Order: sequence, then structure tokens, then C-alpha cells
Amino acid sequence: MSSFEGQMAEYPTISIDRFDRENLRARAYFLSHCHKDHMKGLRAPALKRRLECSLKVYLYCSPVTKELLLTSPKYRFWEKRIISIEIETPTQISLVDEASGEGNNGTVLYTGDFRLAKGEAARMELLHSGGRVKDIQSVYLDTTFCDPRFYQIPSRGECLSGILELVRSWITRSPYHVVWLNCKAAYGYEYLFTNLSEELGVQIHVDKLDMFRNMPDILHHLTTDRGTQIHACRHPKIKDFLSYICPVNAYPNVIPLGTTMDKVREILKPLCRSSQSIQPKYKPLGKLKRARTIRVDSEEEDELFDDPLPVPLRHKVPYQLTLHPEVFSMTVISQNQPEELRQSTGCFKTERIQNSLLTNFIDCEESNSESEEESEIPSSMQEDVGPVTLPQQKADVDVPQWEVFFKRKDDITDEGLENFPSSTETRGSQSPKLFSDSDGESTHISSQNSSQSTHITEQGSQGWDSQSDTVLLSSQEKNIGDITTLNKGAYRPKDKENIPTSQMEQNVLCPKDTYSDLKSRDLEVTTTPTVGEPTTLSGGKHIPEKNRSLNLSTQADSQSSSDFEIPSTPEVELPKQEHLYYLYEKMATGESIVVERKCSLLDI
DNA sequence: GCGATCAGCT
DNA sequence: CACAGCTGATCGC
Repeated sequence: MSSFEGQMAEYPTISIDRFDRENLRARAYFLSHCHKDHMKGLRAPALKRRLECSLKVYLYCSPVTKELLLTSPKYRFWEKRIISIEIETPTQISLVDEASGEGNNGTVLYTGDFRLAKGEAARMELLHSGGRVKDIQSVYLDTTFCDPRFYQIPSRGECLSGILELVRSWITRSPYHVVWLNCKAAYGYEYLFTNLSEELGVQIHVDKLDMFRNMPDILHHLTTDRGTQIHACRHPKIKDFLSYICPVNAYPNVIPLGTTMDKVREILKPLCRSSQSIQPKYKPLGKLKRARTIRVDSEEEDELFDDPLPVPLRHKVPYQLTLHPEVFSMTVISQNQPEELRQSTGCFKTERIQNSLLTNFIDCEESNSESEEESEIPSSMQEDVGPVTLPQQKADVDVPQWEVFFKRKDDITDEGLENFPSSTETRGSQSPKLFSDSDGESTHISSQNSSQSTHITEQGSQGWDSQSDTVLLSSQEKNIGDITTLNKGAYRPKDKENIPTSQMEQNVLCPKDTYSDLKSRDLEVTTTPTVGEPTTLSGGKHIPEKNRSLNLSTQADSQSSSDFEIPSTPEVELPKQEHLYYLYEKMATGESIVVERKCSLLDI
């Protein structure tokens, strides 16, 4: 949160990125970018009234910021009072102050939130005058990362390359491998989206598009179609019913074809109380947030909220194992690891195989944390997870290694990043380490087994690609597709003549060899949450891409119900009624149900 | 009812 | 711990 109060000491009659309190009296307003913490008070009635009374007061911002701001109806009252100023374009705004004159207090620089690679400042013309740096009286600086821990921040290009290759390595495994980019802010990821889309030929699924309606270079890379493999939508709230109610037992009423009652029970077991604690746990009714003066005479009611309250239940089920790099953590759920890797998982092998039945996506979230959620992990688990999660720890797998991006510069050879330094070389570096000495301890375990994204796959151990097309990471920086760049020309709001034709490939990338690989799989079961949709199964077949595409939902408005809905296999039919009756009968009598795979295939 | 603020969460 | 949000509870107007 920005602690800047909105006014610069030298020129207190203008306000920047704050619009409340004293700023209500400003003669001019500036908004550096469209992040909420820089917009405090911007839609308040007080400021609206001020505008109505002071017709010469304007808000100055970039064309992109203006466009994004006016997308929201709550800020639309600014429409006639915003003056957009082109970035990197010297613009004079006259605000003659009767008391102090104009500009007598020197040159000031307000940075907003920004990043600048080493050496870039020297290339910024506007920072210079007459061949030297301007005489700057004061700089109002974004100091978010003004901390020794962040002295080595990977460049934007390096971050992009790393994310790109990691995403590529995942989504090319099959059309069902999806990635979720956990973007916390509303804006600021356009650079990533456009580049991922451009490079991978896969549009990014987002919740809304209207804010980019006049930015075709961004728009063409985004979609509200959930059928894509890269998601940047808001994740559905990731609450498991069973974890919440925490029953002693859970009896499955429906056994998906191709699996057995025992297998389903095994999946449900960790969610039940018996596997977590012998003692029942009770959720608190709620803690009173603020002291109230209401007197409660009843002794029983006093006891109800007596401290200490029971610890709130947050059952994190080990369905995901996340290693934590310093900037991005990537959760990789791989159901088709090579057998050698499975063997190396030690006591986690069983859990991983079981867990892999439930998810099939990479969860990419920003994180600076070195020890995020450590406390949630039982120590017994922390010791054993070690190298189990990411395939890049194996030498013959060309998945990007994140520590590369967090190395000191002098650890990276001139030849680029082909010679990945060993993890031991990073020790002692001031730079945050990707994989700390206690990697296992930072393993993130969380429940992601939303029924909305359930993807059950059972297959041979050899069924995954060699990833031979994965390129090694390059340290070169590319400044392409950036929203800032768009500002400079590619993006001209409402200037349709400048809109280039789409160069976007609409087809989802599905390499041939990856595809054929699917054929070798023994069995693939995809469950979909849609009511009335069959649990589907395809044995020994691959699903034609064309058919798959036809089955994809294009209903953007139903996103909240299922962000990661995987389409069902087209050729299959609903389970027959008599078959279901048979299963129900068995369950009712408590008999175990064994569904032979062979039989299931024959049924279908 | 609305906005501001805070707690709690990711 | 900060980021950049979101949701819900509470309180004042």
C-alpha cells in the first residue's frame, strides 16, 4: 500500500494517486496507473461534488489509464474531466499558483509503481537535459522493493522467458493440461498475456474483456472462452465441502466408471476426520471483530465467545505440492511423471499418484515469500517431499529451472543460461534463492480438488513427452507487447485506423508427437461437473482435437460455475440406468463395488 | 442505504 | 512483510 499522501512538498496544490482528505482541495489531479491503492478517494462523493463546483479541475493520466478507468461505471463521472497525456511526451500543464507562482520550487519526479532494469535510466531522454541528468529537487519513489532481500530482481524478459517455457512445457503435454495464472491485480499482466499468447498460440482466458475493447493488440490474445489451456480468470472460491464439514465417514454415492468404490474412498479418506484427528473439531461460530458495549448477562453466551476460541479449521489436503521460487510459485500436478521420478518420491509416491487423479494444471501465483505457509505443513511431510514435484530437477527434462532467474548476475555465464548453475552455487548469494536449503519445508500443500476441475487420468508411466522442443532459457530481454509500448503507438484509443489485423493463431497448440502420445495411454477418464453430463471414459483412444473443440463451452457468463471445466469425451454415452441401479444397490447394502475396466469399456 | 474502515483471506 | 486485491462485519452519516 502506497504511503504517499498525494501531495508533494514542493507543489502541494496538485495531488497524485490520492484523492481524499487534503487532496480534495487540489487544483489538478494525476493518476499514475489504475491500481486501486493509487485511486483512493477517486470515486468518492466528496470529490464528485468538488468537480461539480470547480469546473477547471482535471485529472491527468495516460490514455490507457483513462480507458481502463472509464470502463467502470463508478468512475464514469470523470469522463469529461480527464485529460490524457501521452507517455514519454513532454507535456506542459499550466497551473499558475497565485501564492507561489509556477514551478519555482524546482523539478520534482514522481515515479508511481515502476521497474527499471539496470542501465535503463541512462537511456531515458526525459530524465536528461543538455546532455546531463536534470537537476531534480525531489523524487517521490516507489520503494516497494527497497529491501536488501530484493537487490537481485530478475528482469522482465527473464521472468517472461521462464514463465513461457514452464507454461509451454506443461500445456504441450496434452490438450487437457492447463495452467492458471494467479493474477492478483486487475491490471498489469497484459505484457505477460500477450507474449504467452503470441508465443504459444493459445489465448488467455480472462473474466472480462470490455476494458480492452479499444486495445486490439491486447484483446486478440484474450478470451472469455474457458476452453483454452491458459487461464487468468479469478479462481473460483478454491472451498471443499468435505474439508469444511469434516465428517467421520464419507460414503460415495456414485462410482465413476472405470474406478472402484475403494479408489473413491481412498480419495475421500484424507478429507474425513478419522484421518486428521481422532478428536472432533468444531469450527468457531465467529469471533466478534470489535468490542461492543452490549452487555450479555447470560453466562452461556459468555462462554460461547470465551477465549481462547477454537482454532479455525483450515484443512489443507495434500493434493498439491508447490515449490516456492521467490517471485512465482508454480504448482505442477503431473499425472504422467516418468517412473524414475515416481520412484524417487519415497513415501510420497502413493499420495502423489492418488492426488494426481484429481488435478491437472499448473498453478502459477506470485510470491515473494521464502516460507509461505510453512506452518501449515506437518513436519513429517516436510521432510520427505524433497525433489518430488517439479520434473526440472531431473537432468534430462528440459523444464525451466527457476533458480536461474534469481541468481546473481555473476553466476550466469556469458554463454547465456544454458549452463545452469547447481543449486549449491546459489548458496550464500544475497539474492533470494529459488530452492532454499529447506525446499521440502516450503512445500505448499493445498486443496485444489474442485469438482469443477476434476480430471482423472490413469495411464502408463511412459506416457509423456521428452519435451525435446523446449528451448533453453535465454537471458535476452524483449520489450514487446507491453502495455506501455502500446501506449506509444500500437494502442490508440478509438483510433480504429491504427488497429492492426489480428495475427493471432486461434488454434490451440497441440504438437503432433504430444498428441500421438495420448494414443498409448491405457485409460483416460474425465469427469465433468455439469449436471446431467456423463462421466466419460475413453479407453485406448485419443480424442480428436476437432471434436474436442466442438465440445468446448463458449458461455462466458457461466464462468463462475466452472473455470476449469474439462470437456467430456464426445463419443461416449451416459451410463445405463440399470448399471446405476446395480451400483446403488451395492452401495446400499454396503458391498464393495468393483468395476472392471474391461467391462466398462465393453459397456461403452 | 451507502461509504469508510477494519479484519481476514489469497 | 508487501503486493493488490476481494469479501464480510461493523459503524457512522
